[in-house]
Amino acid sequence: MASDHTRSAILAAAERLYADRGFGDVTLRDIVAEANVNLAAVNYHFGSKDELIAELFVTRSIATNRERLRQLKAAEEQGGGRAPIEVILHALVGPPLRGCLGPENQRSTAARFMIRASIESVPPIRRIKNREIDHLRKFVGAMRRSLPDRSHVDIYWGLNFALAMAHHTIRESERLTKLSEGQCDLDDVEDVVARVVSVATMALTAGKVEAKAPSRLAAR
Amino acid sequence: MASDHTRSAILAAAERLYADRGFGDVTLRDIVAEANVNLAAVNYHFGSKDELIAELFVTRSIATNRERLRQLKAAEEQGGGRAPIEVILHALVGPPLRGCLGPENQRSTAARFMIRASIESVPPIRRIKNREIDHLRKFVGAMRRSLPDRSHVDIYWGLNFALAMAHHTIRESERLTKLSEGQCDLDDVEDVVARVVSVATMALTAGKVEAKAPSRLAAR
DNA sequence: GATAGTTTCATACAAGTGTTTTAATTGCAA
DNA sequence: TTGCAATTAAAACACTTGTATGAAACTATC
Repeated sequence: MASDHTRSAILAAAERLYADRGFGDVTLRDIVAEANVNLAAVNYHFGSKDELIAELFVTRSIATNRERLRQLKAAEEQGGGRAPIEVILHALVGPPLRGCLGPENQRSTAARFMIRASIESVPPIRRIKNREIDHLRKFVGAMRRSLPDRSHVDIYWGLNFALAMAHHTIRESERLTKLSEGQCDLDDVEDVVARVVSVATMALTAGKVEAKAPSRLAAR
Repeated sequence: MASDHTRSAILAAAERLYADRGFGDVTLRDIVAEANVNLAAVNYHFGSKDELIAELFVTRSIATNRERLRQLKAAEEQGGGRAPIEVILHALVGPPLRGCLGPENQRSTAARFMIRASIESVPPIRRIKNREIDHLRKFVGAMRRSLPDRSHVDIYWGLNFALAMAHHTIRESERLTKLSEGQCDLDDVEDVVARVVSVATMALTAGKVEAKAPSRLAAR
């Protein structure tokens, strides 16, 4: 039992520092200074620096995934076991986008931390992301039920592209803002979500991709 | 003048090691051992470790961008100053995809290096990527000429999504293969390119996105 | 073949890292 | 209070890192 106070002080300080300065240049000494605890406390409570980072990331990513599944389940129940593809995609990309974007000055520490995590990709986090496949399979299942005529391969590609657009937009939001000179409003999260869902839906429902027929545009 | 041999031996060794083991756990000592040169040679020839990494990345990324622009220019000239959007997108995403994907066992060191660079994102490389905006503006220009009726914002989003799909597919190719249990053939690069171009084209040409009309799917 | 400029080498440096150790302290139960 | 476990604390440990130094070896020019 005991205080537990030290433990959460470390978590909070670490999240804040990582969010602000990235994983690259935040040391354990920075963290314990910010948290006003002793250096050894990190290893005592978490075992190692990597496990501390992992715990931070897991906590946030579990929250996102839980919300995703909640929305997915609700949608499928409402549709009698089969949800519209837009709604499925919405459940897939909405939570992470909502968790990371939005007006910069009102972004939570957690949000900024997750943005960092998606930009920098440090080993303990990569390891966790690799275990996310089971979670994605649930969406594959729902998408198959929603689009029974679509080939499995097309489904996988559609899922891949949906995640691509969401994650890339999070990770490169700054660049898109700069490129568009502020014309793309990344603070309007629901608009971003709608755009991603709309394109991903098209990708999944448009007339069959010209299969493997070697595109006449091919290279050269 | 002089030999120049040491310099290129370092470049080659570094590229190989970074490609194989990532930036995280390759030290200068690993590199000089692999290259059979003295430790001090790196600082002598490149100034610092970061500048070595930067030179590696710049070399490869200039090659990609040059090829992109070559294709873009050719397409616009052929079309009298206005190229079809598919061809523009093809010039945008084709070179990086071709440079990174393809049968794993015949991937060049350069290709594997670029994959690493897109996965790990180390400071010197991030700095270079941030200067890529001018390059992208050339594509924005071509896209505007190709789709004069499309709003600038839609163009930016289309470009963003095209890059998103290409880069994410490179970066997460392993995961997609695993998720699809090998059914998505990432070795067939031209098929991948065609898929990305096809979806990006739809994103840019489909009936106007329901603007900012708050989607009825909006979360809650 | 001496000389000036370049390149290589062995080695030292200085700083920073996560982790361990060992002892002191605290908090709680008997 | 006493005893015992959980927690905190200070310090040192053990390494690794990139970089700097200064002498040696080489190379080409005159």
